Amino acid sequence: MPRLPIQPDQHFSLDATLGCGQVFRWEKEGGWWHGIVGSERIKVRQTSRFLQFSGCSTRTLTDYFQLDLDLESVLSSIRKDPLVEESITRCEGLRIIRQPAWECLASYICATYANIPGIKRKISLLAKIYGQPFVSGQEIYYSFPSADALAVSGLGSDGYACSLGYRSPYLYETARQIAADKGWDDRTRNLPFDEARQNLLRLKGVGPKVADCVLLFAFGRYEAFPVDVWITRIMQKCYGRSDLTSYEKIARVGREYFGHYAGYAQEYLFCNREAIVRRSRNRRGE
DNA sequence: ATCCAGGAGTCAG
DNA sequence: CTGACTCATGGA
Repeated sequence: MPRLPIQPDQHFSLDATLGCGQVFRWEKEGGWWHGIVGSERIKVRQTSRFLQFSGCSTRTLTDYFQLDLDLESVLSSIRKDPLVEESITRCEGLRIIRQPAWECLASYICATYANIPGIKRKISLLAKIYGQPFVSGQEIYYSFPSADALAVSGLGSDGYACSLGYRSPYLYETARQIAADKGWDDRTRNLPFDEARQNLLRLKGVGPKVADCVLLFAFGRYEAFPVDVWITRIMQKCYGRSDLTSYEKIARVGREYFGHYAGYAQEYLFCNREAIVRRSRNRRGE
């Protein structure tokens, strides 16, 4: 089985990276992580200095986990206060994954106002119904459904499939848009940040949160600062910014405060959210 | 049972 | 611009 060395000066934690809720098609079983990315079924485990893996190329794995990114310099740029400091310590080695763009976009449309176990369930169901089956080892897996596949699916008409609820017509509509727009991926990648964001916001089911997640997790725009209920709580109660009420205000302050890699700061804070919020509750005696 | 979840669309002020 | 309401579903 191939293995990939992890440079001693570059922290990487497979558990932190796959377990923090940025991807939805990975499970850990007996020390090994199993995941489906696009139409590859990947198996990975981390030993002290190596990643042992099968199911994809070294290049794919390096790109997916962004192992060439100099994490230490990213972290030194966002180390602004004890709260991020602690989050960086507790989530040591967390890296932002480079997801396939369509898969990321569709996944986060499904993710709106749902919790992580529920999101995983929806996406697995979606793949099983509309994805391409493929064999790996003894088992059958399902690729993430292409935009083309969803564009000719029944998502728009036959009621609410895949228990996507009200997200179903949004996903269908956006799939049709993307299917009809060849090169969407590369074109968006090359746009300036605000323009790329504006373009994403025109898609059905894509608001500021989903747009920022796609910019961050698929297009490597690390200045994107996705704001969810947890980040709102953290900014308001832990950073003492109860004046920040709207999404755009929180996102702007996040970008100004943490800088170019604000998205990385967001991800570390999100990863450490339970500890942060629990402590702030205790201090308040709630 | 009840509340909430990595929200977005729509419409009213 | 902000606020209120609705949307469908499953997890805790």
